Amino acid sequence: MASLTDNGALSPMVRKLAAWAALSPEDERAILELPYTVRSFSPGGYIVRDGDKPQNSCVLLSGFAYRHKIVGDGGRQILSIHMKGDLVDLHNSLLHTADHNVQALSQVELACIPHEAVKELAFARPTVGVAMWYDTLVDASIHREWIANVGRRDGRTRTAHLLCEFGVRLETAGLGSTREYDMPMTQEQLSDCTGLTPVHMSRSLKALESEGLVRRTKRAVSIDDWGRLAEAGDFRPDYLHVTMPGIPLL
Amino acid sequence: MASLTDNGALSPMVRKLAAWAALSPEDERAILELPYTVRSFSPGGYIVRDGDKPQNSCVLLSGFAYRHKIVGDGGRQILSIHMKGDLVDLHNSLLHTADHNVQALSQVELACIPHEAVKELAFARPTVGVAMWYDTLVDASIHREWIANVGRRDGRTRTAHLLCEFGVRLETAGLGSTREYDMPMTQEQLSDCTGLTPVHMSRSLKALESEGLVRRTKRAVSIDDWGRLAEAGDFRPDYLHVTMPGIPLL
DNA sequence: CGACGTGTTGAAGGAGCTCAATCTAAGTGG
DNA sequence: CCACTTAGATTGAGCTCCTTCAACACGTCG
Repeated sequence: MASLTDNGALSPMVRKLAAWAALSPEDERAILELPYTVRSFSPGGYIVRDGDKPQNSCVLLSGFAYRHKIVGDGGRQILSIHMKGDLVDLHNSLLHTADHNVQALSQVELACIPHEAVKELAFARPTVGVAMWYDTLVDASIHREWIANVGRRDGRTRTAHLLCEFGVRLETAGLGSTREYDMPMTQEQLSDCTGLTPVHMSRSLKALESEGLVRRTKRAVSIDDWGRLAEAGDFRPDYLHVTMPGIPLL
Repeated sequence: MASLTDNGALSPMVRKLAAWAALSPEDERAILELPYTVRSFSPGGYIVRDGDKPQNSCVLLSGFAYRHKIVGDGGRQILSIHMKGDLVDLHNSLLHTADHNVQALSQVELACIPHEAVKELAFARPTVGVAMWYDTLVDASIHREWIANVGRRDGRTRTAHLLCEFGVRLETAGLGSTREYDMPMTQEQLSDCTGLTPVHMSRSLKALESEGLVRRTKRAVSIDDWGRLAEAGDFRPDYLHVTMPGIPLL
């Protein structure tokens, strides 16, 4: 009986993929036996730069990272936030040349796997392949929700939505709960997630706080009444495609 | 020597996937031999509804379709536009339950393939599988550009960007050129792509027209100076991951 | 012909931006 | 331990891009 608590460095990847498909013990072992090298980054360090041609797919082992694009007038748009277990760079490495940047948000540990090895595993073990494919589809689903968030919700709602998403994702990653979590992001970074200015992000957060929807202490967020925050953020978690018993569906 | 001009209904799918990976004649034949049923939709018809559990993956054979979400206050955000050859519904069908709507923009012909058959083919023929995976990654890449577009560009720039994207994609699909194309969308739909109001979309288009960047006659668009429009739209086509000799890289 | 969908135009209001000052907390060096 | 620096957060005031509301124009189709 292979144990899930195998202390291979890639176990966060196993945990993540196991959420998408029923992996056999052999599947899990095959993932853990992938060749990899570990790299670490300090906050702000570039993991991938727009235009790079990366040879590796990366799995986030610890810490947080974000993807972003810089537009013509110098503005930055954050495209997604990544945490432990996320396959950060399947996209870029399979697409040959990166069309956006990936940067460390906190201190980050990364396992880099040659993308040929990822491809081989995907096709040698269809269950693993389906799980990886599924993972990329969930990523795209989150992208779609973000398009709707920045396109059609006002500042306060966008902000609340983002806080809800973080709660659910951190809980599924085992890094917090929908009641309380730590998120090491500045308000400038939050504003770049939502297409707002830092000034307006500050005001939106204060508004949510003064309504009693969130409490903040440093970078920690407490949510006393999930239902009210979800309502304020027009948040329904279905687009995350997680089904955890602990997560209130509104 | 299998011919590419095989008149199987699924040839638009072959054409599309062949752009992403070097398919062998056997690969192409295997795609064309997928089981399918053809369905057609009138403009406005729902192909998939939020919450559905579709059993099929769909390929667009002719016409245009769009994905969209409705947010809490009733606003609509269009997430992507699809044209001949696009694998419209891999996402929804593999994710079990749809998190957005897919609707016909014009008269549409669709080939519906049981998603089990798609999955089997993907793993029986890794080259085809890689092409399909690649296709979903390009889809996600377009989503990321849209996040940046609605999040960090002003109305005029967003609009120009969208017109550029249509030009390139229609040209690669063989439905027009970057000099001139038809796009059967109302200004209300265009505004829902960009997170603007119909009124402001009208003004943005007029502005681009009065600057001589586009000419419009009904739903047809002419672009005399691609470089200037691309500049105005902050458009660089790399995120589309197409490499066609005909497309100016700015 | 009237009705309807679509696009255009004007005027007024507002959500969010810009600019700039102030405040706080956490270093850092002496 | 304190002065100094710096990154981040907050607040205010004025401005602008975009929205809202409403009227009107145009073409199509019953």
